[in-house]
Amino acid sequence: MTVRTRFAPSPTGSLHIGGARTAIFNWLFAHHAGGSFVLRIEDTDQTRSTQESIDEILDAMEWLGLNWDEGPLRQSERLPIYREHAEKLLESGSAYKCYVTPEELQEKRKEAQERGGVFRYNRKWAEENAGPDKPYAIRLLTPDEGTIEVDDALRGRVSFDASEVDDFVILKMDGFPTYNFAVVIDDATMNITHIIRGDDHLINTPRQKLIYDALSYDVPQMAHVSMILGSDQKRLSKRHGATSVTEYRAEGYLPEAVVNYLTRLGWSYGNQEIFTMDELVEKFTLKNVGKSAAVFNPEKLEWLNSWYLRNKPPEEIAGLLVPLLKEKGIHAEVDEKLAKIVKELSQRAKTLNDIADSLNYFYSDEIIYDEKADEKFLTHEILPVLQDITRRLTSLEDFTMDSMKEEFEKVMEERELKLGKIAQPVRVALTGGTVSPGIFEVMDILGRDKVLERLEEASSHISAK
RNA sequence: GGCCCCUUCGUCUAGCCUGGCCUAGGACGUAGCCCUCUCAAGGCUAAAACACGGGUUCGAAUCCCGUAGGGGCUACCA
Repeated sequence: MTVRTRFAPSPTGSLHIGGARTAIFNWLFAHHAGGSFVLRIEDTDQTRSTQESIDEILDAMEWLGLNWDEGPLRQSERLPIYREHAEKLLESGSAYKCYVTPEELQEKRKEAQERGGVFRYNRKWAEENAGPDKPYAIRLLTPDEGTIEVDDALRGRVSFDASEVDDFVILKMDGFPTYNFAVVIDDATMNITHIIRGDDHLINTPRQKLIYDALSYDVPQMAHVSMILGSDQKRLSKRHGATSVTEYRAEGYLPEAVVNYLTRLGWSYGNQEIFTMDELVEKFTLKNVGKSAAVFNPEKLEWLNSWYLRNKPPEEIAGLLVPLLKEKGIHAEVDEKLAKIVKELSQRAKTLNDIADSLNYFYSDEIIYDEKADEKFLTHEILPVLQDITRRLTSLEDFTMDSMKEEFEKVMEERELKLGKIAQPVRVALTGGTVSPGIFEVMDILGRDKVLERLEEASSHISAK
């Protein structure tokens, strides 16, 4: 039997970090086994599902590299299938029509709570409101006693008391299936073999098991992965910061970093931290997935992102950067210059945005001196040194890093100055600030004309002080 | 409240199944030092954990039982 996994988000928002990890696990598991990965949209909640959410989720999946082999299937387009199965259960006596309205149930639930008791649906109410044209929901007839056992790949056998499960609705009055019903029908008819999903669904499995049994379908292998928590150990939510894949993309994270981080959150492979997608596919097994909840740690994601930035070919990063720069009004293209810039700046950045934010001086015609830097380094004391350097560079035949270095060394020797003394003022003159790649690299990228122009500008700026 | 799940450094985790190799390993973060033209990167070092209490055993992070804490669910939401 070939492995088939699925990811089944409900389109009520963007792709959440937790959902993304579930998707990644399912994707990896399927690919590891040479099986297929199915995408299904659970849009049976008519009031909360939106097309925008669907688009955003699909977009985020593609960005992460999680391609699907089938789908996206939509539950809202499969209504007849659910109805058909519900009818079948009605015929076999495993389910029955219930005429109690949601409002009445709400009422009874409230009463029970006020009395301090536990609300439990009573089968006898089912027929009470019956009438020829009355709308009805369909409920599953569930056992009153015994235990319902579920085998989980991560947690072993989990058993529930049948008395905890009352006759629940499988088909709503509006003709839509409830979550538990739709999930089972879909997973069964799509021949899903392994269900990897969040811990929050563990409690649903006894209900689902009952449906599988009533329909004589095999129960897939379940694996309930723990949730991702925020720094306060509470379920990760907006107040913990960015929680959607889309936000991380906008902040300049690389998909490989996000995938790597999310996979390592709850899964491990010895002491290894960095994995390529191929390695992940090769090494991912459920056996190495942990059982306890994991706190989302933005610093570690940031570190991983910076690692990928440092190790990815500069040309590729340059390609990702161009659109970002365009938004900032910098019209760069993927050329030798940008590749050189990226090579230097990616060593010092945490995100793509960091790079985009710190290369202005390579493209602008005018540089603005940082006030403090100006005050500290562009001094009358250094003026002769700057002029000396300008003179030497002007007469330099080939403007290479080596030859520039030679000239700097001569100045250092003659004036008995350390490189630091000279490099900082030059850096301020060329970039406007005190932080940049190595000074020779900067000069090399800027090119002869700009370097000389800016050095002269700095000199006259000092003289005018 | 009831039911279910979980519990190793601040965080992600290795080790747990198949007790001794654990003086509990790695990574992020933090601190210090080195390197150094700034900032990074890199190198070295440090502080930092078996939730608690009972068993079982020659021996327990590892097995058993309790307790505590955390999380989840408790819908005609998914």
